[in-house]
Amino acid sequence: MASTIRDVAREAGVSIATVSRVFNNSGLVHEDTRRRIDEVAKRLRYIPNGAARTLSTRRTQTIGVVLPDLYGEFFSEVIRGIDQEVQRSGWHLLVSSSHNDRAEIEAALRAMRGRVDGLIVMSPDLDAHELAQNLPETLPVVLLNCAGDGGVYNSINMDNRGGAYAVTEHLLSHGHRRIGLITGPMRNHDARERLRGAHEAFAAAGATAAPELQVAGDFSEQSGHRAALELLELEPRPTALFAANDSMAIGALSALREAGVRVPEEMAVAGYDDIPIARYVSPPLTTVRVSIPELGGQAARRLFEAIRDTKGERRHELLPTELVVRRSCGARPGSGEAW
Amino acid sequence: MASTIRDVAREAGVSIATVSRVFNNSGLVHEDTRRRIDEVAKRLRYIPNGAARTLSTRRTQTIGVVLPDLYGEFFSEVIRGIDQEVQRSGWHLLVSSSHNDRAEIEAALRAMRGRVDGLIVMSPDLDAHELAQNLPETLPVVLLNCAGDGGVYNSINMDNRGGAYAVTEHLLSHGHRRIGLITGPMRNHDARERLRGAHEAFAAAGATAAPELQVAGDFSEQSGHRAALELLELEPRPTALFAANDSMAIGALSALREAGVRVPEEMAVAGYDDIPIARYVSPPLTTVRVSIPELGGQAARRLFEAIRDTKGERRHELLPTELVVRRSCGARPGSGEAW
DNA sequence: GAAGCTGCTGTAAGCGGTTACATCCGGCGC
DNA sequence: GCGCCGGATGTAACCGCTTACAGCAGCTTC
Repeated sequence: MASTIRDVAREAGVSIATVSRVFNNSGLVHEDTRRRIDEVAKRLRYIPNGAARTLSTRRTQTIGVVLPDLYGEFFSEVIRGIDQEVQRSGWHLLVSSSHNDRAEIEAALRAMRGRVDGLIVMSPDLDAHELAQNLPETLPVVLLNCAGDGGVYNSINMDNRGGAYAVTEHLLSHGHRRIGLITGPMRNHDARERLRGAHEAFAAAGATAAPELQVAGDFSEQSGHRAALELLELEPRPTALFAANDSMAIGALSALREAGVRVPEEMAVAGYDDIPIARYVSPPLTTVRVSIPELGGQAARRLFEAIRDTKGERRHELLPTELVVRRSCGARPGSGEAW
Repeated sequence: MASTIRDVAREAGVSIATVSRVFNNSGLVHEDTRRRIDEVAKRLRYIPNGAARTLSTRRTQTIGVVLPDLYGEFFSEVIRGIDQEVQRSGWHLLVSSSHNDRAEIEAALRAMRGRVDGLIVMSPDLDAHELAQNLPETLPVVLLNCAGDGGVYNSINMDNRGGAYAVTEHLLSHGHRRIGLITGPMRNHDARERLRGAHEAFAAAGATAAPELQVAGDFSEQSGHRAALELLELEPRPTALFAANDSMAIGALSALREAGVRVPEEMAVAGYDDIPIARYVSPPLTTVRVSIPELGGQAARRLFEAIRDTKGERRHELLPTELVVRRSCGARPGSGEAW
């Protein structure tokens, strides 16, 4: 059995209150006493018990993250961003992920009770009401990239529409009209928003997106590869492809290469996400930069604010994106990036 | 204030013990009583407090992960692997990452006390002794990818040497002798082991690795790009490049492309990790497959075993790797993978 | 009809801390 | 010499739950 505060107190010949004071730098303790306690504590390898501390202070120094089962890098990157912010404050991160349905999400939410001081939730399936059902009403919450930006909670979203709008507008402004759209899975909120952004750009240019030029993928390289082959069959062929993420765009690039279609001369290609590899494929990929860790980081910062000031008003933020023009779309880049 | 077990008990006209029994499916409770309590609990939105539960049962249903500040995908992927396994058991994950030095790691370890039932630790800087200093001695621990496989703890490592050996042997067996080695940073354990594996393959083939053919990178695409340019300056040029990870290999590929060096005809290239993109670059990259999520998953499974059976003996496991031959190294692949 | 079950429920003692409040004590002002 | 003050420390009541044990009713069983 690990030693407790009582062991230390007994051994040092003081009361547990004094030991507690030493470990919390609170109140006044004589320097000699403090030293003696420190020494005994080290000798007994005393480490305060987190659960006990939490129980009596009602503070955990922990924030919880509840995520669905996410595709690939996203999970990882967002966690990384959150973690970095959390670490900066010396707090901890309780993660609950890979939830496939509402029941699981609900269970995860409930399990957070008494373990966290605030919560970051990403739940495409659950609406604000159901959330409230499963949470202590006073718990600060930030919704991350959720479909309905449920008014009562803080929320942070990526500007999916804005990014997709920018790419599409760019392609349209370079004369492309037959643009193949390789979308993500339609049950996915980001995928829908990106598609919407593309359509809006068409509308703004007084053009329309031909339905047969729209093919659904699942965000994997493989699905991008397949979608590109499918689009190449069309007559007349599209002159550009816009994939809803870089992985699919890269899959498409490999399909085009195999089919002997030159990029960008015969086919412009653009992706979305600006994953690290995007600038190293051939040709380097035009895409939309969106910092997923930053999304997580911002959520964490917002949550800390909300924890500090429980009464503060709820906010809804949109994380801006940036169009990154590289060679794959055939246009000269605006900025000075190596071409 | 959220409601407690007492509120439920009072409202349902029973004692707290009975409420507790209902929430733990333990002991015998009359069906009518159970229903009444369930109903009151739902009405009051009662959710058991985790800290209190932990304090009295000494069980947390949580495993802790302590990681250093990791480069790129690794962090994320390993967490993902762990999380999936943890989720399967309905447990939780307490993550503490981004630790840059020993003091931070130590603090993180201590903070886990009373919050977790077991720990996965990745600490290149800390040896087994220092670990023991900062942990309750009875806490089950699994060391992940740590330099010294410190005998007293369970450990899981990737077979870095084996993988690097296989790649190098493969290149050597195809006649390459001047093989440029783009290594990772030498303070990194994986980087050192991979380099060692390469050297061993040279030795086994009765050859030696020329020192001027060895250039250090930092695992980033950019450093691979730079290293490749450096190696191209040499006279005579190497005929093959082996980068210690895929990111650097891809950086190297882009450098070779820019320099007009054909791959694999003029220069064979191989990487390490088999990141998803590796098969979609041009030409597809020969590499070593190592499943990082699997590394995490295995660590989690091992930890669960150790938690179940505290007395069980410590084990040291090595995660096998697999050579994946694609076009970039010029050899025909052994397996049927599309070429 | 007493003793012994069986099934259900309550009492209370922890779990390991924090903290409001009480206590003790030496020094100080008057 | 006495009351007061303030620093150092101790006492004990929580925090919200689990669980060993006790208690109590209603039935058997002989």
